[in-house]
Amino acid sequence: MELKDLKIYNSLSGEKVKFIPVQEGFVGLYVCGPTVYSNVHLGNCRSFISFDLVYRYLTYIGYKVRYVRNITDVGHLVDDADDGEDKISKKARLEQLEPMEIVQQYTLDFHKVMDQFNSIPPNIEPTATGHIIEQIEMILTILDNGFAYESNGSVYFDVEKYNETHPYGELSGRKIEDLISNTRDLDGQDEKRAPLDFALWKNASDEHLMKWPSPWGLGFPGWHLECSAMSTKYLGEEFDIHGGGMDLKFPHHECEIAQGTASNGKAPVRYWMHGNMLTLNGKKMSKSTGNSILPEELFSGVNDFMEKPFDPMVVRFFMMQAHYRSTLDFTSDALLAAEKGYDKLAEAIKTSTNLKISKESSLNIQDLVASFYAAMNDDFNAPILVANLFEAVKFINSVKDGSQTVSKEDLELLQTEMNAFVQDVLGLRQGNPSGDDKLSPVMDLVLDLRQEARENKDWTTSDKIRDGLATAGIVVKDSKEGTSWN
RNA sequence: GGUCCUGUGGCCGAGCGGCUAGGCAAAGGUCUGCAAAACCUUGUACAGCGGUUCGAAUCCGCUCGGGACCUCCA
Repeated sequence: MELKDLKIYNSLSGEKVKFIPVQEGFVGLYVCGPTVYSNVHLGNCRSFISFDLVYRYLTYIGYKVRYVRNITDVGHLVDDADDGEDKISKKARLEQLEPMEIVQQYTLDFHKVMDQFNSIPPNIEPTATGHIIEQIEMILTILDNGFAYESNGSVYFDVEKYNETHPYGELSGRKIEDLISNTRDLDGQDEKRAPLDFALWKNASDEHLMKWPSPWGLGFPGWHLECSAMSTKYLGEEFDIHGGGMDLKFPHHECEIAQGTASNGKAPVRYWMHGNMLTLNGKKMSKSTGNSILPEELFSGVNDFMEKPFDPMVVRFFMMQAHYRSTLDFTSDALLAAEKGYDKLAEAIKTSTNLKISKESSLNIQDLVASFYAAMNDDFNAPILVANLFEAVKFINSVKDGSQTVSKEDLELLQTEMNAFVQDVLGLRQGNPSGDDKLSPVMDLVLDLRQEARENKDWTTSDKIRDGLATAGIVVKDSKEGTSWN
């Protein structure tokens, strides 16, 4: 498949455009990672899973991808009224823990959840605290270039100065005049020359736990700087794709563009990609209103929203049925529907390994397979891919029923590509239900006994076995070729 | 208040000027000891009201919902 066919919606231009990497055959991908001061919630996960899909597809079509996703462990300000105490140190004091203990705890939780979702770890997962020196160096460069100023041990980015030569607000479609007129009066703004200016380095108060020495005294890096410093370090001054949630567009990503441009002289990112939000029962997820659910709660079924527990792969499949730029609503009914669809897909993949071969195919398999690529090449349109995969499901089942035929070569092609798109691209880990080596022989025996009963028309016994297995969660299906179970 | 996105059949969700995805649910049928599964058939949806057009779910305006950002946030 031709790599050049891929189109990506670039948030910067607001258009779907052909993807052309800086260096042919290679892709630099940076995604804003989590702030590890609490458990990742489902909305965070959707965003990371969206970019996992991007990473997987780019890799699948042959790009060598360097995927960088940071861990924000410095913490951000809780609000402007609490004199610079950051989120992580606040929680630490509450729980009587070292800040880095909090970081460790929630980083582990994050990794565990992403693993449950079968999300591939990034190639580099840098931490903000591990790149204080790089951040300080970047601040020095921005100061040298005249786009920042020091004030009482803090350093601020001079937005208006920057705007004289570069369009601040180009990503989020904002005009600097509007921003100025909309800025609220906040505490602690007196150090800044203008309310729009943002911190590159903040002077730390005595109570502040996480702080580092710098040319401006003890302090900590500003909210937006880590991504600029780390993406530059690992992907270069100009790289291909930067991803994140919609809510990061302004000010976070806008500031990244400004910082990168102010220090390197050119815009840091070619393609900006933004994933959309998640809603729960039609309303936005919010911890404060209680309209929120943790991945573990979804998997365990211990929550107030869902009728039953859902497998992480079902949740992932559900997410894949919506485009990453659309909002997605989580409801019990929707998950239930996704679960059935997912089972049907998985079942058909198993069926495909045991089909009767014919001389010719009654369907153009190459076209079908091409439709998988076409869907993904169109700005990673996973829902279309899923729809096309279900066309294949229908075909496979029809071949099984004898109403369609498939040739050896076509079946091999279809199997290879379906497996690749389901497992490698969509990241849907196919479990092996019959892979339990101890259970398989037992099931063979039990089904053998049931078959004997059926042959003797002893329906009482055969149904007893079937119902009993159903209670244990094993579904028995009879067909002409024999009895299967899962 | 400002900036922007969005509203699709019972449910979830693609499409985004003509050729009317897909999944789930529903109804009828085939198969089957019964069931399950599978297959076949059926259902003409695009918030409301105007407008542009030969033609609109798709473009424009207004109204009414939902959401994002403007402050840490995926």
